[in-house]
Amino acid sequence: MKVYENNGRITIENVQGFNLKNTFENGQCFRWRECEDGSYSGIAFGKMLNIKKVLNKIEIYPTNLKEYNEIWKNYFDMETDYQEIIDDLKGKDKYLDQAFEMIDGLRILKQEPWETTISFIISANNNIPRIKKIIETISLQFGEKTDEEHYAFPTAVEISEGSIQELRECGAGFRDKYIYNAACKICDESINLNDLIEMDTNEAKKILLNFNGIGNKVAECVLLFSMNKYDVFPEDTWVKKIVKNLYEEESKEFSNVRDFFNYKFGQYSGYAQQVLFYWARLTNLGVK
DNA sequence: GTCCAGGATCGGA
DNA sequence: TCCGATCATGGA
Repeated sequence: MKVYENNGRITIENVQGFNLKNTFENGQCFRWRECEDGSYSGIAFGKMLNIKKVLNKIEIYPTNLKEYNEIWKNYFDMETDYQEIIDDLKGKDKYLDQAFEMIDGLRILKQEPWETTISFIISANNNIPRIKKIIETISLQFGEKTDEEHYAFPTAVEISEGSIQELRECGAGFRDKYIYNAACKICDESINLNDLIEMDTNEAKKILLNFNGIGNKVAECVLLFSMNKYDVFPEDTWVKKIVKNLYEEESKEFSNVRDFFNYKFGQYSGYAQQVLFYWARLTNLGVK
């Protein structure tokens, strides 16, 4: 992998295992959009970024080498060898193997804990297009402008300076108070969610569960998508469908779904979950 | 009109 | 501990 800077643009050569569509549209993130040329634009860390793939070369702009090393290398998880993860998981399950045939190059982004927390609070009993719309509106309403047309996701302070009513007007619905309370809790108790990255899974999870509007599933999504915890297995409506339809017999002897999948997939069960989730949605449980 | 969406919370059994 | 109702909103 060779990285170089040219005219406000970073080029990374010999990138293996990075499929833009499978990475940005698998339901882990909500602020990336496909452009007409097949590249993706999104906003993270208060910056608008475009990422394009040509053969096995990745180009991102506007950025520079310093910023790449400080932010994007980690955000796109460029140091992780995904082939190693896939090799570990392959052969363990026929449905996952089937999913891998369709879904290559899916990377788990290392997103910002605060934005991820609010995003998945919003995800409760909601659908992905509307989650995206609500997050965009909240950013427009409360966030700082990053360029002519883009807005950063607001900080906890920025949201706490607003009101529940304003969040309701962003389309958040009954989750308005959860978002507002989370922002206030962060400010009042001087909590830095980035600290949870260094904790072990259960310790970090306990803290997340103290927020109103965060239950088991939302907590596990936050742990997986922003805190580098890969031993969790978020159990949403699709995962429940998967278990009910594909693993009913096999999972019977386990007391809960988590134990079953941890036993089945081991240390990378979080990655397996995300591939299965995306595959199940795309194929309607492998039917088509 | 009903049903569902990357669920969580609450009250009551 | 477990179960059902309820929570806004929009699209199918």
